[in-house]
Amino acid sequence: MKKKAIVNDTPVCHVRMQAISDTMSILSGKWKFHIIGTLIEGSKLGFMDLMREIDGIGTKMLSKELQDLEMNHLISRKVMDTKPITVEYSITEYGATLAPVINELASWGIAYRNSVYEGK
Amino acid sequence: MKKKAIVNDTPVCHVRMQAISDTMSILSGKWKFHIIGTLIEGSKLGFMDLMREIDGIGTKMLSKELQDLEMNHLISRKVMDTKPITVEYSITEYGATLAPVINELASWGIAYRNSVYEGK
DNA sequence: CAGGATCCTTTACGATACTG
DNA sequence: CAGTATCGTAAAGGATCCTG
Repeated sequence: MKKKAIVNDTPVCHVRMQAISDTMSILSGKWKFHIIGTLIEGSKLGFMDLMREIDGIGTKMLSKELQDLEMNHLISRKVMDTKPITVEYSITEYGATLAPVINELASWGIAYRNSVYEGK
Repeated sequence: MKKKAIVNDTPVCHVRMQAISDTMSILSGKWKFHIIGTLIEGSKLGFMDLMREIDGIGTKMLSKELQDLEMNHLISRKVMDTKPITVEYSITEYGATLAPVINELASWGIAYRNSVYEGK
C-alpha cells in the first residue's frame, strides 16, 4: 500500500498543477510581468510610455503581449480621439488581482539575491 | 554625489522587476513547477518515479530540468549505492521556500478557471 | 503616435536510440 | 535504473521597414 500524503498539503495536487500551468500560460513570455507590473503602478499609459518604461522591448513584442493580455481581460485598451490617435492602456480590476502573485515572485527573487550574496 | 530619485517614481520598482525576472528565469521552462511541486509533496523520488508523476515529460527534459534545479540548490540529488544505481531526488529547505509562490500561482489559476466558467 | 508585415536567429522542446 | 547523444521541429524573440 502506498504512503499517503500528510496533513498540511491539499490532496488536489493534479488540480493545483493544472492551475499553475494555466497561470503560467497566461503570463508566459519574456515581458508580461513587466507590462503588468508597470501598469499596476502606473495607471494609464500609452504605447510609447510603455516602450520607455520597459527597457529593451520592441514594438512587435509589446504589441503582441498587449493583445494577449487584453484578450485575457488583464488590461484594457482605450483609443482616444486625438489628432494623431493615442491609446491608453490600463490594468483591469481583474488584472490587479495578480498583485499578490507578483509580490510573491518579487520577494522570493529578492531573497534569492540576498542568499547568493551571502554565499552559501 | 549620487543623484537620488525623487518621490513619485519609486526606485524600488526596478529592483522588483529584476527580482521577478530572476525568479522566472530560475523557474523557466515547461516542467520546473511540476517537478518542484511533485517533490514538495513527495519527499524522495527516483528518476523513474518522477517520470511517472509528471505526465508527458521525456528523459531528456527531465534530466535537464533536474540539473538546472540542482544547480540553483532547489533540489538535491543523492546517488544510492544499490545494485543498479538508484538516485533520490528531494526538495531542499531552500527549495521549499517556493511554496508560497506556488500557492499564489495555483490559487490565482483556480480563481481564473472559476471566472471563466461563470462567463464574464 | 500606434502598430502591422517581413525576415531572420535562437532557444525550447520532443522522439528515438544508446550506455554503464 | 538513470541517464547521454543526436537529430529534427516549432515556437519565441529581435531588427528593420512601412503605414494611417
